[in-house]
Amino acid sequence: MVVDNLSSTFAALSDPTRRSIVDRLTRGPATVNELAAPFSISQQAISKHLAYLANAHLIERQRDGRQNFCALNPGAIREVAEWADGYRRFWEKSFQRLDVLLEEMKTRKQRKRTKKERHR
Amino acid sequence: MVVDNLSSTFAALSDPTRRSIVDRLTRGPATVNELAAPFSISQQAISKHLAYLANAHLIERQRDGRQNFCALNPGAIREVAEWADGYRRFWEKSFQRLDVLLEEMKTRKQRKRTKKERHR
DNA sequence: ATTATCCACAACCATATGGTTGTGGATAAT
DNA sequence: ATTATCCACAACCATATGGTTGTGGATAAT
Repeated sequence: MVVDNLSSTFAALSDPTRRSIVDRLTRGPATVNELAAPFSISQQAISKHLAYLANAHLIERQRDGRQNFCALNPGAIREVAEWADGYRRFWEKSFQRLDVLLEEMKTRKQRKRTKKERHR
Repeated sequence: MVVDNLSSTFAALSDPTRRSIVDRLTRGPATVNELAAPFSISQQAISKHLAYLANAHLIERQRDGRQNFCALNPGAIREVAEWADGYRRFWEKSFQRLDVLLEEMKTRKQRKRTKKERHR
């Protein structure tokens, strides 16, 4: 089990079934059975997925009798958004940046070639 | 190996070593050795991490002689940002939404209790 | 020509993941 | 009181992950 906060969040989101569940929960809370209904896998498998989501704090659970309600915790997704947004400047205004970088690589190579003082 | 695009991206980002490498690459491209230097794990382990990152299109590689340069592909992170941003309205303007949802759950339970026509 | 360096491939290991079936405790319905 | 339903726990399995050591092909340095 991953302990790091962001790591467990990303891990939880790396499965399409779990992302689908997250998406379903944007339409309001649901019981385990309701969440399992659209899928062809077993209820137990869904319970496992929910455990991962809860572990990453992507959902909150509230038991009531036999039923176990799940609700989205958007705060966890917000953290993902904020992490990704930290890289915004790298995709903005330079869609061709990759080419630029490759050029930079070649420049570096040439620098290395002309540099004869390899005295480290 | 995961095939789904977003799934492999999230999986690649679920490891702190790989996120650290991604972060390093914001300061420009680097060789495998340079990327491996800050870590205490083996060069081979880093090569594996780089393979996952490349597989998820988070980095691009450019071989030159013995060296293998890696450069960040911000487009992949942008996709993550866009995915997360789709949930923006769920965390904006209602930090107490979770409480609201739990209330909603209880309401639903009561509705169920008063509903006597269980004729499905 | 010889030696050193960069890097990935292979084989291996322990643990995690994503699924299964079997089961049973609580609770709700009859 | 009996039966049905909701859900999770356990044990199991195949595969993926994150690491290791051993190695060797290319290339660069001497």
